[in-house]
Formats: sequence, C-alpha cells, structure tokens
Amino acid sequence: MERISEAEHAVMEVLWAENPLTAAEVAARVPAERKWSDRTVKTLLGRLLAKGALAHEEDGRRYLYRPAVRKDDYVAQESSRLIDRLFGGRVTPLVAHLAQRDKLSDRDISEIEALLKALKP
Amino acid sequence: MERISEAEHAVMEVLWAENPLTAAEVAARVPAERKWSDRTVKTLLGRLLAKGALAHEEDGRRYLYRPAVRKDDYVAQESSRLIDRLFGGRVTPLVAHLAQRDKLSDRDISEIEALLKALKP
DNA sequence: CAGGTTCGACTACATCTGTAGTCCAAGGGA
DNA sequence: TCCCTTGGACTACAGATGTAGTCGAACCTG
Repeated sequence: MERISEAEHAVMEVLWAENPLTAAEVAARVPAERKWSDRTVKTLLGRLLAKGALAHEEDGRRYLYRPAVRKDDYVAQESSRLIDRLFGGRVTPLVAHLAQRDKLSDRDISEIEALLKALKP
Repeated sequence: MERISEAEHAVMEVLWAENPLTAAEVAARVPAERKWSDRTVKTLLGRLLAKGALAHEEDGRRYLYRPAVRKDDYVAQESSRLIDRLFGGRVTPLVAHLAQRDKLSDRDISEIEALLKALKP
C-alpha cells in the first residue's frame, strides 16, 4: 500500500465516511479549515487514484470515487509505523508514555481497563 | 518546535543516547542499515541546528553537538499528532484499535493493566 | 447551434526530504 | 614549509507534497 500523505488522508476521510462521491462532492465535504480550491481536491483525488488508494467508476463523463483501501488498514499501518519508530514496536511503552505525560484521564483509564478486561479469555 | 523529519530523527536518536558528539562520531553511531555517507549526516546535523533541535559548542574548529529538544517532548508531540489525526485526539480508540488488530499480546495486556492500576489514586 | 460551464488530464511551481558533492580554511604530518 | 586531510558552509538535485492553473472535450442553456 503506497504511502498516503497528510493532505491526501483528509480526502480519504471524506470518502471513508461516504461513498461513492464525485470530485465536486468530495470537495464540498472536505473540512472548511483546509480552504482548498476544488482544483486542489481534484489533484489529490488523481494522486490517490494513481496510488491505488481510490477506485473510480465512470458516471457519464464524471468519475465516482470510492476507497480502495480500508480505513482500518490505513490506521493500523500508520499506528505501527509510529510505534515501531518511537517505541521499538512495543505498545506498553506507548501507553506508559501517554500515562506519564498525563494524556490519560481517569475516564480513559477506566475505559481502557474495561476494554482490556473484555479481551482476556 | 519545528518538525523533525524521519531521517533527522535517526540522528537525534544518536544524540539522545550519547552527547555531546562530533559530526564524525554521530556518523559512526548511526545505524548501519542507513548506509549514509558522512556528508549526509553532516547535512542532517546542519538542518537540525537550523531548526533549533540541536545546539552546538565549538571545540577547536569542530562542533560538539547536543540535543536542544528533549526526546520525551518529541515523542509526545509525534504521538499526539497521530492520535489527533487518526483517533480524534482520544486515546481509548487507539488502544481499542490495537486490541482489535491483535497488536496486544497477553503480556502487553497484563503490563498495561498493571501500569493503569498504579496510576489510580 | 453557440457560448459558457464542468470534467478529467496535464502542467506548474515552491518547499521539504533524502542523499550527496564542492569549496575554502584550519590542522597535522613529512 | 607544503601538501593532504578534515571540518563546516554552501550548492545540487531528484522525488514527494501542498496548492493550484491551463487545456481541450463534453454538456447544458438559451
């Protein structure tokens, strides 16, 4: 799976949320803070197509775009990437780090505990 | 704190592990898989200096480099970045994701549970 | 049917990255 | 002293990325 850049990721999010969409529809749904012209969105759609991250079907003379990679796979890949690079591939140091940096609220802690408990046989 | 690229990060790791070091010493300590010429390492050191991620003191006509940002801060920043982008800034979904993708071994689970228990008042 | 509109394809261009190469001055060895 | 080495500064250059602009064909509107 070819690497998806940050800007491209914003486009993927739109299509993971709803698809298929035309280029104009995607542009309309990209978060407004980006302030992208629709040219920009089209460029990103083109690059994502070329990377195989999107598929398209023709609808008259337009394309309807839909994801060709699953969000979950993308998220897994990016997460692993970070965990490998910063924590030697181990999850515990990541959690320890978050804990130490006070990134975990009491509520987070409870939720995660419940989650882990459910995982145990 | 200006963004540190992946290649630059490899150089930072060397200096976080041991410092101060000369450029040649850094080059000697970079993981061999990188197969970087020492020119490359010098370029990266220069860029990191320019970004303020490193500090240098003069030692004769050479520089001794040392980190100017703490590893922990860097790690925190990169972690937050990912969690914000992929999990809406919440940690629980990250852990849930890792769990669901079988990234958590039984041992991870036990370790994390112990860690969380220690955090509770 | 003619002209404006909309599409995708292609082109542009500055910046960042990865990976070096060149240049000149300071040092060190013969 | 003279040359070779070593150091940092500056330059290079291709590929990725962010952010568009241009162009020709197909459509719709009047």
